Amino acid sequence: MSHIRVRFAPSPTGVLHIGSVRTALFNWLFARHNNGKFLLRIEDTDKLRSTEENTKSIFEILKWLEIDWDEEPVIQSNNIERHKAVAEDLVKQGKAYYCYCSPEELAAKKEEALKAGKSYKYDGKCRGCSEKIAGKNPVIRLKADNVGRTTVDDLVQGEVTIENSQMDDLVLLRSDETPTYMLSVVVDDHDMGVTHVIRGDDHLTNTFRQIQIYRACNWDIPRFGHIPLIYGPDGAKLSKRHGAASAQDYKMLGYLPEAISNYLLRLGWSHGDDEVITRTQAIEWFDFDNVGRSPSRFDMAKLQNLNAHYMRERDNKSLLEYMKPFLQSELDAEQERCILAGMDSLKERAKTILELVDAVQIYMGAPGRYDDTCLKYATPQHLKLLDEVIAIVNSMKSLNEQALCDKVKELAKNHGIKLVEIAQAIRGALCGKLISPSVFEIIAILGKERTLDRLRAYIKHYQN
RNA sequence: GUCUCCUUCGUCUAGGGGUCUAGGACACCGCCCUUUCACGGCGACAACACGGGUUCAAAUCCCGUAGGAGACGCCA
Repeated sequence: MSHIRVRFAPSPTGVLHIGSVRTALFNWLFARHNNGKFLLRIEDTDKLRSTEENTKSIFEILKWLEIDWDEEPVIQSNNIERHKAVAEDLVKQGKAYYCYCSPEELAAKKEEALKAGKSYKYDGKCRGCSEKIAGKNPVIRLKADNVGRTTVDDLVQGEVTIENSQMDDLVLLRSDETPTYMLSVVVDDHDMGVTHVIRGDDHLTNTFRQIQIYRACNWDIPRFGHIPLIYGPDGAKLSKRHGAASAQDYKMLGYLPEAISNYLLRLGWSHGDDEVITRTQAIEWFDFDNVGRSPSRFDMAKLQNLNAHYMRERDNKSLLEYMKPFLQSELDAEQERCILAGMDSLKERAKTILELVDAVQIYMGAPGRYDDTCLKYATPQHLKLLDEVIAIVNSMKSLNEQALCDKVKELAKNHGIKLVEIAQAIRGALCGKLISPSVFEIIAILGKERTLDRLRAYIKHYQN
């Protein structure tokens, strides 16, 4: 058993961004690959924006993606007292201090620095305050070590070094005695025994601040891995504006979880020329050597292609179950039978579940309206041909797809026209549009009665 | 502004000094298959950001330049 422990630590202030999902996936794969533990921590210390629903939806979406976690999820807000105690202990040890500077005072200093074209840093005015003054509400700041330099050997980025003079005395505990994010993360990661902190690139510079806290506490510093962010097709941060940014969005758009994981995995990670990768392979192959350092753009077309692949790979029954929540009404037994019978050819025409739902309508009932394109195949000649098709269908004892096809081909030959002329007219009648699987397959599935009804309705509609 | 990171086809990427006239996938275009649309098959187009080094040899190593991103909160 390996001692590796990683964690995914979302804050429930919204739904899970697709970038966070990838972070979760990489953590999970790393844990599973190394036989380590994948832990979950809900960072709900921002009480104003955190909600119960968001927490629930995070659990749900992870389960949906089959990213399972070990041990009970840690709820960060339960640890606030502990965080506070750590901060106060650091003051006692002289590694942190009470700061009585007011926010207004600080803002003024900052503005001044900015005006002078300098970068702002807290000036350490209160560094000497180790006593609490009654009636005042100070913050606790860390006495940052600002000599020398700090190097992090990042799992993804390699060695990253900064001058410690860049560091300023960050706030550990707010004036209302709640811990800041920096403090909470470090304490919780330490308490949870996290050995590898794998998170988004945006935390890379925070890492140096956090290392200062680890050092002040005399705790082991974990390894860090910062994976690049995901951008939209235009290179800007991926957001709702690009159509969809959260895992929920993609779920609702009809993407399969296995397609999303596969896509996300390949975004920023590679294994030679492999594109379609199973979970088992992913666990076997995943490592940080092959995680890219550059940010990548989200490409919907590629996701779609992968989704189409996984849809074709799913068996028809599971696909049917999967699409049920997307349907506007419950299916009766006959509709189910038809869809299942036609699924093989329907699913290879759809890239998403939403498209499949649309394609499946031909088995839900007669067309409610005819697409304008049908007009081309609704001339008096076409309608006459359909009369003959009706005769053919009527004459057959059982509607066998191949036999039907042969007979209609013969009909076309007798009239000296191409099959497409008749097939498209039939398609228009049966489906209300000119795109569908083989019309003979559809007839065979629908059966005589419904086929004749639809053919007659079409003729009647266009006779006027 | 300061600090940090990034830069191979439109996109995701392979590539770790010679096997690179730079490989794959998606997208796009063309052809074949074909009752439509897809699937499938075949093919075409298409990239090492720029400038200097190092070396017999550089997409690969070093240094600059340009462009992009992130961080600089009593948010997480």
